[in-house]
Amino acid sequence: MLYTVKEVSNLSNVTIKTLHHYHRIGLLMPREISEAGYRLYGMEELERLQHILFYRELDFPLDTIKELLEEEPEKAAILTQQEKLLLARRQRIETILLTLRKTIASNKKGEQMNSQDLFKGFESEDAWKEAMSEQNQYLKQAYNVDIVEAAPMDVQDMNEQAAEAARFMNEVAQSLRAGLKHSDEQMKQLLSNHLMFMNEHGHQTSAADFAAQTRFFLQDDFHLRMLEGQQTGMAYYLAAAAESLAADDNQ
Amino acid sequence: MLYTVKEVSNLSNVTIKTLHHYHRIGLLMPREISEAGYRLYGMEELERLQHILFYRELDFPLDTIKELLEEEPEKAAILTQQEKLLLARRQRIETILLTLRKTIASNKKGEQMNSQDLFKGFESEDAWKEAMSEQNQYLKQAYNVDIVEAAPMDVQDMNEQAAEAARFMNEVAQSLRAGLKHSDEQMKQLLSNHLMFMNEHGHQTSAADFAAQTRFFLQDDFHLRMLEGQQTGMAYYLAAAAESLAADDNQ
DNA sequence: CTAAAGCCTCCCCTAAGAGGAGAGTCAACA
DNA sequence: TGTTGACTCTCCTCTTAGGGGAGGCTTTAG
Repeated sequence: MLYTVKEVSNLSNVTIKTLHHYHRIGLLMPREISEAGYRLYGMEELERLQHILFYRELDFPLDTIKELLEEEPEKAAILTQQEKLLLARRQRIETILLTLRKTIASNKKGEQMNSQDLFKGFESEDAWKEAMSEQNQYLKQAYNVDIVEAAPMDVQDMNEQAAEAARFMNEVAQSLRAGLKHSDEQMKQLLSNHLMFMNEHGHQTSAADFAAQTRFFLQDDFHLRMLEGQQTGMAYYLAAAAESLAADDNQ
Repeated sequence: MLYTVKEVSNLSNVTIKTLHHYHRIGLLMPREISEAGYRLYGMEELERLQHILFYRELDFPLDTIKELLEEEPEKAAILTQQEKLLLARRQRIETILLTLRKTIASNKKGEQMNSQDLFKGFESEDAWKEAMSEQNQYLKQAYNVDIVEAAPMDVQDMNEQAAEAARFMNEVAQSLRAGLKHSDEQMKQLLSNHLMFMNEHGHQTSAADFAAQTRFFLQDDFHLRMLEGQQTGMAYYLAAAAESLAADDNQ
């Protein structure tokens, strides 16, 4: 089944002009050109168009989109990357919304907001992305974990400690999603194992130390964002679990 | 206090070029021009800039923004309008995210999605906004509820206390998603308000009591499930926040 | 066989800045 | 006091992602 420009346009809410444009710049080539010179698109092209639109939604320039699609022919990889980016965008909106509400509130009270808070959430997104990746650098160094990759995980080329940390984080996230209580025996087991591992690898850490550390994560932007980026609420869940373990340990 | 272009730029993450541009088209005039021709901005201009940025975030063309700000000098009205629009935008992202996940899933299974579903969520936003507002008209009429506010909640048939609780929970969830720290001033404010409300309605509750109560939620299946059902991680976040408030209160 | 609807190319236009040249200004330090 | 480095100004051209529309084929439906 082949689609004409009008049909594609109706399906995708993209104008015909845009299709022309994408053709001209080589971003989306028609499957076939009819005798009369009509552009005809197939399913594959529709899929590619979808990918393009995901990126466009995130305000990527078209030539960047082209490169991205070219250098990563794996559909699955593109999609999970886009999911991450969309989540980041949602986060941005969330933050802006918060600023807006704060503005409404202080406006109502007739107060002045300070000039910094007025613009929270508007940092340019690339700066954000960079901050995100810098942060990852830092964490990779500090923790030896690359968190961006947390989801599918390239286990084999991580070293043992990094792999353990990543697996640990993953399991914590999973437990939270599964609704496991923070004080559940299984969680305690999980934390204990992690502690044991750390102790065996040159990081002397008691349950109390670990609890303190996780409490610190709640205050620290880098760590908080990293944990919450993997799973919303995870930082708090982890802190609660660690505290519960430390309390047990104590008596 | 007056700010130079550089200072405004740093505060707001807007380039100097953009400030020049906004000056030229009369969207944001400097409060004052120095002898040497330097642009100087005051607090009022910063606020106006904030409003502009909210609209810009929503991809409004600059001349439209100008008109909007001109014809509605009431700050409060502008802000609540913008809140609605941002909520709509969040919804759009949510929908696109859903489409994306669906694509990932069917991709994994090696299935083809139908060509319609491929593009759900990409309808042009104005059409979207219109649809949204029509729908709202309808709902407002039929149900006497303005649905754009707070997704779940039939406010009118809840009593006051239930409504307060629901709103409170909603805001907590929102803050968690926004990455607000559990010990942030805003969170404390939120909890304090909630406590005040409870105290005014016959539930004597101190900050410490509340902390204990939220800690109990973590152990109790019913409450845990209810909270986690609304937003993963929320129970733990709330407990951390309550504890932080109680600690504050104590000293 | 004719009209309406669809398609093509080609050309010019626009919005929201970015980049950079050339020149004046400000603060701080020697 | 002079100088240097960071800021600022205006003016000009350039870019991106299309939109509008003219002029001219093609396809479909009656």
